Amino acid sequence: MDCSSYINTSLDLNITPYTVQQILPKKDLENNFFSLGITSFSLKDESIDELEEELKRVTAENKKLVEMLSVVCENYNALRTHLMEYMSRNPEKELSTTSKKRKSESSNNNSNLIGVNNGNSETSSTDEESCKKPREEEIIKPKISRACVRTDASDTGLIMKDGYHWRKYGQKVTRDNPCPRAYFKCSFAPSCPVKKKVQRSVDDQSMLVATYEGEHNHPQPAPLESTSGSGRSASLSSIPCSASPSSTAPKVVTLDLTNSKSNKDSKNNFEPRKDSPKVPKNLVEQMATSLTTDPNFRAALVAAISGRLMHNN
DNA sequence: CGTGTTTGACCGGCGC
DNA sequence: GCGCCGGTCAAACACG
Repeated sequence: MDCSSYINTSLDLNITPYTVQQILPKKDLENNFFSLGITSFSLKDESIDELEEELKRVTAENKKLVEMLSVVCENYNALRTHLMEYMSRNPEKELSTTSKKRKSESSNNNSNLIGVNNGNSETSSTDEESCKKPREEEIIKPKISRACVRTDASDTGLIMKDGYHWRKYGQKVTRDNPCPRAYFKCSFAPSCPVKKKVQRSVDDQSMLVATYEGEHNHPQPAPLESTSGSGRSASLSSIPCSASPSSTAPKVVTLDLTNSKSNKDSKNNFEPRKDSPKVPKNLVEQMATSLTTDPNFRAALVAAISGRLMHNN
């Protein structure tokens, strides 16, 4: 995540009646209200006050989130600087560790590590092809992506909800990590070739690292309560996240799930959209989508605009 | 009974 | 060629 190219995600909600009316004729404005899902609204003074208060609250929350994001960026940059220094000091050590990696692992490192998911794309190959024809796989590499999810430290499960339905087909303790690695296939297999590996981070046991291979060739199923029935799972579908727009560093999405209250509150209001490899533009789109599908945000926005219009009249 | 998980066995790639 | 290791299979098991 290169924060030098970090965009300002704050929302300018300080809409003046002039700008609104200049940009949009009144009829268009009303149509936009309808498109926001508001069919009618009363403009009573008390509700306006209430909604203005709500707007203030949302603005403050937005500001808070922006501050948190900037702190995360700063921490990331500091960490990255340290890593660069360390790597420049110990180049042979780095080489020796990577050379020990198996071929597939090293190819993973070279491949595009994109956001949480790949969504639907044209480069997917069938399961049979990817399994039985390794030479073709060399030509058409399955898209690899990685996602990190912070879970409760007491949570020992390896279930990571990401909107898709997975079937666990194996678990293994690997050499470099005492925590077992779980192997999942998309439940639409074999028609959908996507696989997922989930393992806890060596450094941070509360961090779940999921590696996705391939791309879903089907739309995302309806949100499920749990993929395993255990009830202890981490969800990727509707959580605030930070993404790394850097072109050099692996693009890994890190999510903090330890504070789950807000997730729960907004769970039904978000479309799970994590299939955006282009960051930050798509991140912004994702955030915008999340906001525009949030009824609370819509109400606050409509209230703010209507309130200003009333003041103007 | 259908579906999903667990877990030991097996397979194949890679390094020595 | 051998051993190590990650990935996968499949029978047994659990659960609703």
